[in-house]
Amino acid sequence: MDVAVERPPPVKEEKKADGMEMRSSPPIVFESFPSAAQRDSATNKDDKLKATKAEMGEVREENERLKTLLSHIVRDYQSLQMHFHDAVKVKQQATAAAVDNQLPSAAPAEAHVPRATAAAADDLVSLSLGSGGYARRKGAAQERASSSSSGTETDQDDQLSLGLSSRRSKDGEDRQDSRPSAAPLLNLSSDSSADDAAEPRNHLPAAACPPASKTRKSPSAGVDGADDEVLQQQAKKARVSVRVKCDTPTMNDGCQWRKYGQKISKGNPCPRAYYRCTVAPSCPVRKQVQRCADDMSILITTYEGTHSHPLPPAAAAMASTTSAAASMLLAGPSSSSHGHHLPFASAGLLGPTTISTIASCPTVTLDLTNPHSLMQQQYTSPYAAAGFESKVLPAAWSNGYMAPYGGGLPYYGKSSLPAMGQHFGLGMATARPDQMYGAAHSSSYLQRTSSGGVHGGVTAPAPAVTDTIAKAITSDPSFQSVLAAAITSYMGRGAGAAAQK
DNA sequence: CGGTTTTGACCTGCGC
DNA sequence: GCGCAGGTCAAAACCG
Repeated sequence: MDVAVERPPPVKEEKKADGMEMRSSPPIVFESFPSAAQRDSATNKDDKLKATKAEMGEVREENERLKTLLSHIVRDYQSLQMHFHDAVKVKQQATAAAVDNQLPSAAPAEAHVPRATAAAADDLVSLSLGSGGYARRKGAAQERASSSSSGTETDQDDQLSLGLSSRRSKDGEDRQDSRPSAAPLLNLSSDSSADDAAEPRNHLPAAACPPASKTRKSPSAGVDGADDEVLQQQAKKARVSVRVKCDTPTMNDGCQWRKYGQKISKGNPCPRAYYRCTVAPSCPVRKQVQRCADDMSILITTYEGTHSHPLPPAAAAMASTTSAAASMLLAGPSSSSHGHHLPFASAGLLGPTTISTIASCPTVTLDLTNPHSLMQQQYTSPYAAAGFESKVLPAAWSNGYMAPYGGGLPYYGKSSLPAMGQHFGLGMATARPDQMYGAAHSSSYLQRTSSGGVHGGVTAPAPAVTDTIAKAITSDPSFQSVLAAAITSYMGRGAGAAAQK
């Protein structure tokens, strides 16, 4: 992710963090005033009061800034939601007319589309870390037959289990309804060639093609086994490629990875590294990491597969992103079997960040490299300054830094990340974000922060929290990535929840 | 010593 | 059928 500092340099932040910790526990008694205690107590109190007030003012300012940011996000979302509903209405009318006029001709179209959407559905389940995807697939026919009548119910199921829904693609109307997370944000174009033209800069040369050896793993599979095999293959096909400006060898996404191969790919002097998730031995998730040939500072990370285990909160953010991105991807093909180029910019959140997909080999590319992203403008820091362990920061994010805002803005903290925990089976479904705090990490960072008033409070945001957020964001590049990830997820899920109403 | 990384070999799909 | 390229395997090397 690009870096454009608009906020105080992060170098100072580290020191500030400690002060902030104290700032958060009113009434504030600063240890840095020992000598003042010896003077006239009234003057001392005045000084302390002034200092405290000044600091409170700063913190309030910070708080206001963040609130403004959030309100912008919500406004954007609402606006997009309205656009989406308009689009849905238009589409529904068009579909109704088409069905009335050309019922027979609709069959071939359906025969064509569901193939993509069936795979897409599995892809979605896969990327959303659900466990019932294959079973669903097997019952896909019945489901399709019944989904129109029980659409609302299944929608709810989707929301509960996945938070992303695009698996019912029986007809145009369903398709529209079933991709709420994507539609508000996307302008769909069915021109795959245009997509291709837009992509090469972004894509790994081979990212769009599923690995050949996927099917050789279970050669002795029977009919059902073969079915599962195909499904697995389909599920694995869905990929989320993330482009991030990053000086480090790999992007820290909170997961544990083991490198199992490296290959020089054609057209890129930089070798592509292959990683396997090692959080669980059986986890099929893999990722490919490669530097962009055009810009070595850009790291392209392609995720593929489904985590078969609970994820650490830090990883949940990225998983949330891939889920959201996958929902974009998978929602697209439901309305067209061609590729899409999905400008994400309309969200107003990630600036020109784009999602690009090719329906035949669904791959989403999240381009988080553009410096004009809102978040990047607001919270950025030089990557070189990221000298400390960054894992804790996404964890902090995932563990409810946004919780204080959850009351006024329900999508934050409540909808996105804790919900991820729900999906991942982390047992966090009922846990408030603040409750998740201490459990995840013993990081001193978190401890400091939690001691600063967040821990007990889902109520009003302690001033220290906003500052902590700001510091966290400005201090760590990977956190910026995760921030973008969470926003992406938030937008996707928010739209999904809204369309579900 | 166990886990991770490196690296050459092998497998598979695809285009010609 | 052949060559190429991408993806994976697995033994050796490396590391803490």
